[in-house]
Amino acid sequence: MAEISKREQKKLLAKQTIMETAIEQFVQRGFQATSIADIMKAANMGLGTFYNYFDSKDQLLHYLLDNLAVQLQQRLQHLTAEQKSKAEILREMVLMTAQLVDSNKYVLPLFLSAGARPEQASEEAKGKEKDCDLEPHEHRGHGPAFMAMFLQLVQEGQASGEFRQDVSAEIITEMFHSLFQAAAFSSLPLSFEENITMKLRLIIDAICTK
Amino acid sequence: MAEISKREQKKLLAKQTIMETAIEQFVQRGFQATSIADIMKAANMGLGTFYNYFDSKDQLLHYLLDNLAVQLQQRLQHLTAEQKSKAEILREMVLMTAQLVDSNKYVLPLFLSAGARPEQASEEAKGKEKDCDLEPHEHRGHGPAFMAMFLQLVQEGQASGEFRQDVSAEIITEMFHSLFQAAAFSSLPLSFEENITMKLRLIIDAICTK
Amino acid sequence: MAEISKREQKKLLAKQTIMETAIEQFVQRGFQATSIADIMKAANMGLGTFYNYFDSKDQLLHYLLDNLAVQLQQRLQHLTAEQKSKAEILREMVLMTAQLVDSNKYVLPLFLSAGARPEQASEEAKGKEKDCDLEPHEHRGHGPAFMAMFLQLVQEGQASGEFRQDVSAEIITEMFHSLFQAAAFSSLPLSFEENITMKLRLIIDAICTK
Amino acid sequence: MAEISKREQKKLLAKQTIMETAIEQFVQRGFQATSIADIMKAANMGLGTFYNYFDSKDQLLHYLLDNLAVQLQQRLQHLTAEQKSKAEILREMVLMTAQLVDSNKYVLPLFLSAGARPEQASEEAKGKEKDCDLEPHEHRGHGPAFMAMFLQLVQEGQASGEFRQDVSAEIITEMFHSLFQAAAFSSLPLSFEENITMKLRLIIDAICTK
DNA sequence: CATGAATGAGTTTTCATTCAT
DNA sequence: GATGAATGAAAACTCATTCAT
Repeated sequence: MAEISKREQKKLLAKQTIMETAIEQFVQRGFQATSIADIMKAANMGLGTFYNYFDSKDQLLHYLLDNLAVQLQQRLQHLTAEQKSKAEILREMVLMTAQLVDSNKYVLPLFLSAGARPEQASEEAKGKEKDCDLEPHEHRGHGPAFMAMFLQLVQEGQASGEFRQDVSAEIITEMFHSLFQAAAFSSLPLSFEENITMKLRLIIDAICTK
Repeated sequence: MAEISKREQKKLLAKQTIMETAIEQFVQRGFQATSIADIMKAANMGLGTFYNYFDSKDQLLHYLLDNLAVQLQQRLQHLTAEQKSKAEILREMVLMTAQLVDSNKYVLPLFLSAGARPEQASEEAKGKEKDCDLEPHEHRGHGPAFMAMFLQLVQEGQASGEFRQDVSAEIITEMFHSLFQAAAFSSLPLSFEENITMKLRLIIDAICTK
Repeated sequence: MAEISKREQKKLLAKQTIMETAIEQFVQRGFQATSIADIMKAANMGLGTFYNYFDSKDQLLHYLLDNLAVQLQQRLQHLTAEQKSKAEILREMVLMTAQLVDSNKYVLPLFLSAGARPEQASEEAKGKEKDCDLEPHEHRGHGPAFMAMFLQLVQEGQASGEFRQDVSAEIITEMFHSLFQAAAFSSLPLSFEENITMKLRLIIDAICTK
Repeated sequence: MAEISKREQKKLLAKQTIMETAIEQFVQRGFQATSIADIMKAANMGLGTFYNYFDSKDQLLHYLLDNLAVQLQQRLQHLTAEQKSKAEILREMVLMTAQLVDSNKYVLPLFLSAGARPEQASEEAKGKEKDCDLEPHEHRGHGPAFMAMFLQLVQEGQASGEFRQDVSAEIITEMFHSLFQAAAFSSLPLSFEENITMKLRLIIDAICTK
């Protein structure tokens, strides 16, 4: 059993190494510009080894995205257990999400496109489907997964009268959504935390009934 | 002179055709997925002709971006000529910008990354420079160009007391910036205009001193 | 016009060069073992140039096969114009076909499989379709094209009483078909012509009513 | 001893399983398209296990061929023991061989090439040796092994005056050889047995001195 | 012996860019 | 200036084989 465990351990380590190295490379070079060879070279592993763990670069990306979503959801569970106002929970969730997105900038294209308008999808179907935004697999739906958590919080806040109700919960949720982009791409000399915190203040000011 | 003028005209027409066809193709297939052959075939022109007008695919992209910025700036001139509150001008500018971004979604990657944190740029220089975010030419600074207009408006609004001053103009400006992403990627069944309008209301509510 | 013609000429030459070099390489190394790089290196041309003329290695193969079929059919036309017995025409057709197959041994796999039993096809559909025998394209039907010519000759011979009628024309035709394989793979120290000639004598003896 | 015997038994079983599974896969997907992983997965065995029993994929193929030859030879022994005419024995041998070839279509490339002209072999030596026709090991000579049996029968028939002598035994033997290909690839709606039987009749008619 | 993760050479294919016409 | 054939670097992916466990 120890032997099996050791092998399994090594396998897990390898997969972990690939994932981490991939993230590093994606952040450094961007997703498109990172080749699998780049990743595996940086990881000091054989090229073919990649395919022992992932089917393709895209599958890896979505695997990473799924991981992020799971991390967020777990943190959400912790937060909701505590006794806090919705505004407070939202604030913390947004900060955490922004942190994750910030340290995984490479997910943004997918993250953003996940909710892309459908009419575009059909047009794209005519062309070649090489771009990471338009694969036929189940790429869609990561963004929504992220957003669902925020949407629920906003709706609960509206129901309890904590948030204004003359703007739909979806719109407010999308406001938060759009913050993540700012988290990743601000060019201001502020620390990322400060940056988000200030924008958050604006939005929360705007939606809290007082 | 008439002859030369005709020639010039033809040249301009060719360049214009390439640009428009390129935009169509970028919108349909995405930037990466669109090859120069795709563009020139769609434009019914010879492949090599492309290089009589543009140095590279990347240069074309940035040229298109510059065009957008110019269009915006022209419209801004019109607006500022009229007698309106800063909030009103901002509202219209944002709507226009969002429209442009919406109908040129392919620029988003560049648009967003234009303001990317500087430390990233240096790291990227080490890697290969295939990605649209990291060209070697002098393309940096489109986002800033866009943003400068908004920043000035916000600053003027703050100076006149129309906008709150406890949040930096840069932060507020970035809030607008982040709206454009939402403009392009919302999945709500609202029209694009309604969508932006509602978010705009939230932000303007939040920054207007009343 | 001269200019265009020169270009066209060069294009044709290039295509011809690729085809001939490919045949050489297929004969030398076998179809599967010949990579496109092999071909283009042997042809002293750039690798990418191949794809200016053919979509894939398979398409090339079928293009070559089609060429063979056309050559044969042309020769058949000549023969049937002359006044000869069916047996005589068959003899010459077989000899010519065998020569073609002999000097293009690489076509045999396709040539043979073209008439493969259908039930196998369905089974293969389950697996991966990498083999040249089992592509989804229109690969099937080359053999039949070849065979149709012989079948008709045999049927005409049977109708005129020149050939025995107690064996179906299809069976007799397949007998000829199977000769081509022998043409390509005999290990006897006979010249290829003698070899075929003798076998032909056997079969024709067997089918001629005398 | 019982224990060792059990081990030996298990080893044999494993080898047998691999061979049978390999045949199944070769028949289904073709030789080239079948990877060792395919075989061992289908056999529910570890990938590495393959190499405990065979040196390489090629060696396996030739091993399988050898097995076929041995099976044939054994059946020949039975037949020659009985009192039958050479024509009768040949008929049965051909039928059996054709059956084997039919249910092991994957051997055809090797089977056919086994008798390939020698000058080709030397040329091939220059190229890469990936194809199943040109292995570097000592695999040559399967076809001859098969053919030797038939050749002997034909020679005996000629010696006894049962078969015509104005055509060399080798040529006649190759005629039979070529039947096997037809056995495997006929596209007629006849049963395989009928098909072979009819062709056999033609050939035997042609070679029997009345 | 059994196992299967690791490996990397090899293959197909794409595409921005060049350059001769 | 227009053209498009030629090019080759690079990318994704495969798979026979090895070797540590």
